Amino acid sequence: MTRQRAVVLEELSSVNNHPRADEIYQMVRKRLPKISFGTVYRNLKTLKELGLVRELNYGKNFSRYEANIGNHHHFVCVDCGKVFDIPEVEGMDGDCKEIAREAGFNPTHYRLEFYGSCCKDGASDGNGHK
Amino acid sequence: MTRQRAVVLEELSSVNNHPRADEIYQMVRKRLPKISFGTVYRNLKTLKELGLVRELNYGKNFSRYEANIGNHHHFVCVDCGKVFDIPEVEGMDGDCKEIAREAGFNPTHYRLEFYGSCCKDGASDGNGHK
DNA sequence: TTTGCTGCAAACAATTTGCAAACCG
DNA sequence: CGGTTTGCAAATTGTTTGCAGCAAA
Repeated sequence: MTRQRAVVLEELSSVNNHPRADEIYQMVRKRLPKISFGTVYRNLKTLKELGLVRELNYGKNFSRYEANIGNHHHFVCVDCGKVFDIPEVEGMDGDCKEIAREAGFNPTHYRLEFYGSCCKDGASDGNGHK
Repeated sequence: MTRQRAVVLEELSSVNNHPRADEIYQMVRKRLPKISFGTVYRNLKTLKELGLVRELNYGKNFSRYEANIGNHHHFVCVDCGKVFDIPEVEGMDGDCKEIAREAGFNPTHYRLEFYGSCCKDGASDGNGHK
């Protein structure tokens, strides 16, 4: 765990959104001005393999990252692209995996993602998730 | 609906896997040898907007495509990258969306994806999903 | 004729990689 | 020292785009 790697993890852990690699790079650069893009990418990959960071992908040509703190789902705004956490419901894990098992698969994990708008009136509940 | 667009859709509809753009390009080229990559991408995008094709993305730096035939889930093999369909369970749609609504979101749709291995012994059910 | 679509090639954006120097144990 | 990681820049990959010619309404 080098200084660079630690700072990448610290910065990613300190935010509650789901930044892209270049946003992480900008955050980390405030503390380590000489860090390079390659190092950020390499460390995100390493941290991912260590299970400390999760990579998210939603059809765009870039990934988002989050520091992995337990199971939860995501709501993706199809208008602004923002990603929000949704707490995992008790028993969901087993229920979902059962669906896969019935189809003959034995999953190690699953992802549940919701799509909709958090921006437009009528498309959202207006709870102000902006 | 041009000839090229029709062939892209036909070829994609004719397979039960989830090919990448370059694989679709190869398939289409057997029937339209002069078609270009750009045209394939443009038509995939158009067909997607028409709701006839769905784009899938699983953390890799490329997309997979499927001809959209009703709701279903996916099982992604973390070893070989293959994607398999899993039929949607009755009532799952409402149950899942309810989770999001309780968190204050109003989703239009959702995605349920499973991850595991279809290749390795012990990690799979051995049903031969290769 | 007007509008949209094609093939081609160049452009792009996100990510990965090769390498020599720096670092760590 | 020996192996790992870094910064840098160049390379790679998947995808998009500009443009002139074509096709179809």
